[in-house]
Amino acid sequence: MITIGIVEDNVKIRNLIQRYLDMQEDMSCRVAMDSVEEMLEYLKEYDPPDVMLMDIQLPGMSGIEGIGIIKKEYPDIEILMLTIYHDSHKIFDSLVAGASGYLLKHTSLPEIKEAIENLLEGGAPMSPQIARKVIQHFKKPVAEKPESDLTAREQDIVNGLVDGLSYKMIADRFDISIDTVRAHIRNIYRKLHVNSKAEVIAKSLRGEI
Amino acid sequence: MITIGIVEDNVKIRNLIQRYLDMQEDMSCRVAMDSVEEMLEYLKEYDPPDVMLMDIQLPGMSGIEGIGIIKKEYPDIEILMLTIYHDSHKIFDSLVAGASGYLLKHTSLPEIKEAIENLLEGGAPMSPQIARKVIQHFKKPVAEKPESDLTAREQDIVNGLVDGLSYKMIADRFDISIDTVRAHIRNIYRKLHVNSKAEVIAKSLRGEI
DNA sequence: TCCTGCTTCACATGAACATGTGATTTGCTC
DNA sequence: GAGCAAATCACATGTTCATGTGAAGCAGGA
Repeated sequence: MITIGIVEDNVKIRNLIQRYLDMQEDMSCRVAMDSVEEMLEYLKEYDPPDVMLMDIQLPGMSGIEGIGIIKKEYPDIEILMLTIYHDSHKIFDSLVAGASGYLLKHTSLPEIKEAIENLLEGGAPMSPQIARKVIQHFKKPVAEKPESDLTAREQDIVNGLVDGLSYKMIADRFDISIDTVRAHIRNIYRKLHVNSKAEVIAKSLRGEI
Repeated sequence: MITIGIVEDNVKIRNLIQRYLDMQEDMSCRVAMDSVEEMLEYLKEYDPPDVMLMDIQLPGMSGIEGIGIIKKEYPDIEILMLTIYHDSHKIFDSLVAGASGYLLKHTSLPEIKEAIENLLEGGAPMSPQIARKVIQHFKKPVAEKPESDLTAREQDIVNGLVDGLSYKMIADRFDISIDTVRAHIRNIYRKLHVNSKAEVIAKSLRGEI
């Protein structure tokens, strides 16, 4: 038997989902609150459910804040977001906070049921638009290719600087003279249009090299 | 009519999938190659398909290398990985290279069909285990909270360093003496256990402050 | 109240860095 | 083979940085 909790402030939606899920043979949905605060009160008294359906826009604490608190206290609860928000920021924040799935509210009741089962089988149910946005987060780095024309040797030197090495240490690492290091650095500064070690390190770590 | 291409070196699997998909009313799967190289040859001559099913382990170029080349030449092709590999590295590399979905090979034929439709509707079909691993990538950053106890002023100084400012410029920015800047930096070094400006910048940009 | 930590400033020394000029060797291109 | 970029090294000068020592005002906690 899968036990389910709901945090959702829209009474209609909440009741609809609760009734539907509780009606299922292998599911029990006894607790449905309209705020994270109330749910936390409930959890102090009773056994935690297996799965928690969570809205984002809620009275008091937001659902995203709620995820962190609930996961910290009850790490075994699988949290499934159920919300109208599909902007990357909220999706990302939810997943970072510890949500294991993210559905949009237009999801049908049987699909929600399926998502809950999927969740407990180790999956991460997401509405297709959400999945696409999650994947786009991975793609971003690809587009950014400033491609500064540093030579391999110059890149070596930059790596040395990023590692916090002094010119002398870099010279030793690559077995060249400190003056050569200086020469390379001069060329690096010219190519990157900077004029201090600090800027080179910053540029490099920001992925601009 | 959805046109589909397949790159898969296992003849049995390739034929099975090709036949099944080509049998569908709204799908056409005419091209199935066993290497990326052959598929690239094909694409030079004929119209690109809407969707490309792609294996990873292939003769010659790997499927992951193939994604990048195909997406660069034919950005409109939606690439759906179909492979036995479920390690985070391969999943991540595939998505970064431009794949829009990732299925494991035990996926049933009807599920593959559904995934292709989902893909063209803007979704990002993933096997549940894959979705979970993708989401775990987002969760990682949560655990890392070093929380060094830098004071607000010290953080200001660090930000100045990250911006590539000299001590004098930092002093001017905050309207304090350069000696005060030095004093703060001394304390910052002590707290962060480093001993050069470069290391502070690196730590800061790595999110370790 | 005393102590601690934060912020502020000062002086001093040696090391590291930025910049300029100049030079040699190697390898690639036209 | 002349020209050019890259990589190597050298010398010189002035600036910036790391580090130590010392000190004063101020706020908050023991």
